Amino acid sequence: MIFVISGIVYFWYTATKLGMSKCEHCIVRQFNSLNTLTREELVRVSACKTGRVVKKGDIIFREGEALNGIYCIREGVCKLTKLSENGKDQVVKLSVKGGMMGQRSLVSNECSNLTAVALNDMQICFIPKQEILDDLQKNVNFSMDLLKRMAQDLRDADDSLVDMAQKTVKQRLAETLLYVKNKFDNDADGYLALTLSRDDYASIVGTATESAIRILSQFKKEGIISTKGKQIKIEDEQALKRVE
Amino acid sequence: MIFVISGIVYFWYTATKLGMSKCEHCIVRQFNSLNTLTREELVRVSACKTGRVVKKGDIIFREGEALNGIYCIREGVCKLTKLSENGKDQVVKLSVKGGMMGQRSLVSNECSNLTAVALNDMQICFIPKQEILDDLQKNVNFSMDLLKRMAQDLRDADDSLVDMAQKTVKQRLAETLLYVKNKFDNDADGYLALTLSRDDYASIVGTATESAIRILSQFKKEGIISTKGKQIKIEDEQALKRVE
DNA sequence: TACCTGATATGACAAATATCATATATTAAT
DNA sequence: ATTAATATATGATATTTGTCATATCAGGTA
Repeated sequence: MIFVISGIVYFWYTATKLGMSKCEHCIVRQFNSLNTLTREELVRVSACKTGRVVKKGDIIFREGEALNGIYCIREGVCKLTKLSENGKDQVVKLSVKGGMMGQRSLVSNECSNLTAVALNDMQICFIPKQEILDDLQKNVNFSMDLLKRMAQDLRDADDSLVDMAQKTVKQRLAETLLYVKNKFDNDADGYLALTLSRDDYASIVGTATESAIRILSQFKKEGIISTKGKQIKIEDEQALKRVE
Repeated sequence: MIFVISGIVYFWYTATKLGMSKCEHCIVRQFNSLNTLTREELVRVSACKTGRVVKKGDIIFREGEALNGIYCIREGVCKLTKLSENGKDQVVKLSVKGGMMGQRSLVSNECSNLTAVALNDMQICFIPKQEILDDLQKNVNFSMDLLKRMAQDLRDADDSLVDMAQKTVKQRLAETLLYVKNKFDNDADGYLALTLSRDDYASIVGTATESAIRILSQFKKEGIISTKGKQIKIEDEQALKRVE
């Protein structure tokens, strides 16, 4: 008898982990376009979506792959990268809890131009394209919200481009540290709550791993940051903002 | 009597130049989202739009300025730039005949994040926001088309970012020359049909003017291009593609 | 524990790029 | 046509960044 109960509990636990709980009750949707769906639309979407647990380092989808739907991030963080001709990956964006991925493939019907890799353990939901495309056509709120978010993404992309073109590696790295601080905050010990490898930092900034390490070392010497293994603590935020 | 006719002819000429000819009869709309409007919508839009002649070097709108509508380019080319903190302008995009500007401000209701400067003499039309916003809500084809184009712009932005982060100035300049060749073709003498200043090239590539000039000189020495004043002729396209 | 592997760290050097100075060519204005 | 203003060109040099080599460290595993 005890086993049966255990079995049920385990099933419920797995189901929850796999994102099979209902969209209507999921709080993360308030951060994305799904929030514009009506209750009926949401129930229908919920019925056809699938959940998935992704471990740190796992690839969610690859550049060039056909995405037959969109992903909604329930928990965790991932990086969206693009392979350059020189063989190095460039991080284009970080996607976090509440974020969606694959909207572009949804509207343009093309393969993904980016690869998504989990930076920590994640829970994501997948909504098949045919289910959501219909809503896009019929629910003006939904399409308008998507338009707004894409417009914002384009602004962000412009900003990134200008930074990449006009700022030094040191400035970009300082900005990245501030970005991580603002977006993910500190943990209980004051270290950045999102821990990235030096290699990830280099790939975000668009530089060689050694260069990123060197500059972090310099920041450390100057007392701007301190480190404990991979972890980084910002000691002097103002100094980071002043980096030239 | 002859003067009256002359007056009429002049009026017609001016009206045409100022873009007061009707959208329904304008061929450039087939290159942009306006093509998805119904005949009635188009007639209404046509009635409220205003035309404008812009001279080379003129500013169409500035970063931070409120755009109370969208622009449709009837003729000519302009650059969309963003001012970096270091005081240099970075070209984010070139917009050409048939292109539209200000869609982002349309959907997000924010000020422009870019400045538009004419690279040659232009004719542009301006459609007030309130007129077109309504169509965006009601015509699914229109909003879907806009979504598709924004998705494509985002892809392009990703590509630009990776190039900026991972390629050398020489590679980016070579790519820019190829881009201009493909997008604007050559003139009768074989020179690039779009003539840009060395400063513009530098601002597209994201480098110092001197560096752009130096690399163009090097290309010239190597026989990859030839020049006549500002004008550039690509002599060896394959070599440009091979630049490392 | 000892070992192995991958990440972090640093030095030495080479290559790429920016900056400053100055010269020359081109264009615009008078 | 002459001059002034601007754009193009090039040298000299400093700074930034990448590459390769090597050392050290941390976490996982037998």
